[in-house]
Amino acid sequence: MYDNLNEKQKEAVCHTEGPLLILAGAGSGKTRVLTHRAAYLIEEKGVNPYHIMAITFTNKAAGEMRERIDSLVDYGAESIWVSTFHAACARILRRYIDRIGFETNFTIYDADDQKQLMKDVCKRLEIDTKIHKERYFLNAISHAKDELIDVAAYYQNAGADYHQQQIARVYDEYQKMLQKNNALDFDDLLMKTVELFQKDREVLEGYQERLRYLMVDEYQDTNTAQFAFIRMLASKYENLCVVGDDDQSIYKFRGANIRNILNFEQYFPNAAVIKLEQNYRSTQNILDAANSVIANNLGRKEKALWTENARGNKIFFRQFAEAYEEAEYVARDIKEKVRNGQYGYRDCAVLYRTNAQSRLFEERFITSDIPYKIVGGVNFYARKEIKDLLAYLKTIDNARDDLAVQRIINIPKRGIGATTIARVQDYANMQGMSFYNALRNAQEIPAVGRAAAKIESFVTFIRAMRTKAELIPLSDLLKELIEQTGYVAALEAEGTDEARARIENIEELQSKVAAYEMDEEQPTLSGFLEEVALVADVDSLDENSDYVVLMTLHSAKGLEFPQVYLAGMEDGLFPSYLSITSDQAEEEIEEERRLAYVGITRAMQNLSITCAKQRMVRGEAQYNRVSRFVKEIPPALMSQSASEPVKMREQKVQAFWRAKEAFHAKPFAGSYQPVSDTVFDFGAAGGAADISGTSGADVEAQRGKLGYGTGDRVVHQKFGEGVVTKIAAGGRDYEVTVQFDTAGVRKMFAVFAKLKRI
DNA sequence: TTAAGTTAAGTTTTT
DNA sequence: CTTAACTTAA
Repeated sequence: MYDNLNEKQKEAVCHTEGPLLILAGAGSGKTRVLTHRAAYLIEEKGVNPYHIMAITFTNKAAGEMRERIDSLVDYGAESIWVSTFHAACARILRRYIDRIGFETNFTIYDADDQKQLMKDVCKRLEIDTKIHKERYFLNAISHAKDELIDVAAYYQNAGADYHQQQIARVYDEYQKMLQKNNALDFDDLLMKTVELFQKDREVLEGYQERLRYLMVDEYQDTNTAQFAFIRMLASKYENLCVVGDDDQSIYKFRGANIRNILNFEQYFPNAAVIKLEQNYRSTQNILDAANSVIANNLGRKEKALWTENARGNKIFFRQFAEAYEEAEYVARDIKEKVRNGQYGYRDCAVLYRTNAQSRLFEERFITSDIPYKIVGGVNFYARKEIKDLLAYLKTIDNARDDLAVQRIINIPKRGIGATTIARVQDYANMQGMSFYNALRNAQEIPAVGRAAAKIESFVTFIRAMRTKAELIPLSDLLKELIEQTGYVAALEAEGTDEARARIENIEELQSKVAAYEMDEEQPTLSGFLEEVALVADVDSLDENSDYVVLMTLHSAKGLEFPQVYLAGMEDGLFPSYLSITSDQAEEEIEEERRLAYVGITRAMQNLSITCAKQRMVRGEAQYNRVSRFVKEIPPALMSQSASEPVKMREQKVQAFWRAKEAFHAKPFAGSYQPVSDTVFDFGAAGGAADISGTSGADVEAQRGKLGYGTGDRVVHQKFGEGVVTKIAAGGRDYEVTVQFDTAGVRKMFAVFAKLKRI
């Protein structure tokens, strides 16, 4: 089993005791080393797999590692703890966070939630967000957390600097709000775990005792907090094996501390260092290109990547006149390679610097009938419909999450508007209670008045769902939720392409819930929400399906493809304009260069580098030169060809839209109501009556107030005569639906409609 | 109270 | 070019 490892790899596998730094160049088989090392520990050293932990960067990498260990080891692989930093911390905190002032059913806030909360914070502190946006403060806070700087330390560091003090105050308030909502943001997961370890020796020692053998993948991208986490865990047994490549460090902007790898031997003076320099992935040409690019960076750990692989094809390079021609070329090239059987779609990847670049390729791939998958961009779980449903689940799970409650209190429309919410919030602040608890006392809030009844039915609904959550499986709960709120029904009624896409997403969510229930021995609502909060888009990549993958260079790290297209290699795009013009341009360009290195080394057999003289950025034409990184590749390694003549653009654009329409216009199951001027009315569908319906007594009250009721014939001064089909209470007014003789079905508010019974 | 309509602002990269 | 934030009509 260990015979197909080279000498260095073997050495790394067998070095099991004490700190070990493996400097693993791109494609040098580091995953193979890690998996074999785990197998070796279990099979040869008799280590209980329960004592082994492997930390990876993405869930996908974690899954892959577990699978590969599983195929090497007879049994026990499933007891190894393979996880990402964030997932590991979340799991630890779920057990012990009550020791540092949170409840164990805390929710995890994503970027959207953070921004929402920060908006609140700024309002409270009367900070003008026109000067500094929410993101500005969030970035400052995030960086502080990466460096384990807490609020007190931030105040201290600020000294007399007014601006820093202001950030400290924002940080302070932000943390208080999080605590009040029993919520953590991504960075808190790390920081709170470290805090827990510091404050509670018992917990730390428990984990130290359990996790005697630690392995960390992609070590070059760890930040200070992550390093503190590992160091604390490892400090007892010191069996810490880290694998990394300083040349592939590309997350400085996220706090990655390159010193963690450069100074590893100083932190652990008895550390062994092993270099893996033989590359098994790429052709000689590709490797030479990568090496000559990265050679332009200073301050690297010295290493020379080599391969026994054949020289291979030259690297293709071409500059196009316009960005759409670049996309067209890539599409055509992929088609051709697939047609002559050279590659499948799954063998091809298009890599670019920014997510915005994906659009042109997407358009082109649709017209060319190329199956593709875009990784990144808007996260599945960040979509409105998904967030809405998740907010319901969160509300059911953790009523202290004010953000979640406020998100869905008026979805579907319950006539609880901004004004009412603000009044309840005021009351909650005054009483020092959570928003949801204030809702439960709605009758006692004088300012709320009539809306109290609606709030009450909302609370009753949540309470009922909460009871059900204990009794029925998660998938049934979600189904119930969708039916009771009429969420999908309302989308069906909309009948637009967009609504159909949303329904598909909801179905996708339902299958994710089902999959979670299948995988997990003890599925819980909290568990599902946590899993959902911590998935990255790359995690969903599936090697078994045949599609071209499009993604940013950052997402591509750790992956490999036979055919790689590096697109948009232009100065100003890659390296980015921001890095070129930065105060620390040299440093930032070095990071971009490492990114280029990552990109080049993803390619196994063929690499195509493309760029365009002109492209549209934010609706404006931008003219870029060929990227400096391309010029760092020796010309002898490249083949160039002249640009193709410019073709008629108009035709192509039109063809794209036709194709896109055809692509999305699938038949749609469900009732389609051609209702014009539709008010988004969930009440019309499903069992929503118990939350927004009208009782029999109300009907009489309506008839009295309005002078007409359902079934009556009425006249409208513009629409003429018609029959009232429905009257729904909404806000302080009634929403009346009328089937007009000539003007079709209309919905309108009674005060404006001025209908008269005839 | 809602939704359509208008205007302003903004883009690296992500667990 | 898209998305969020505001205005206004019903």
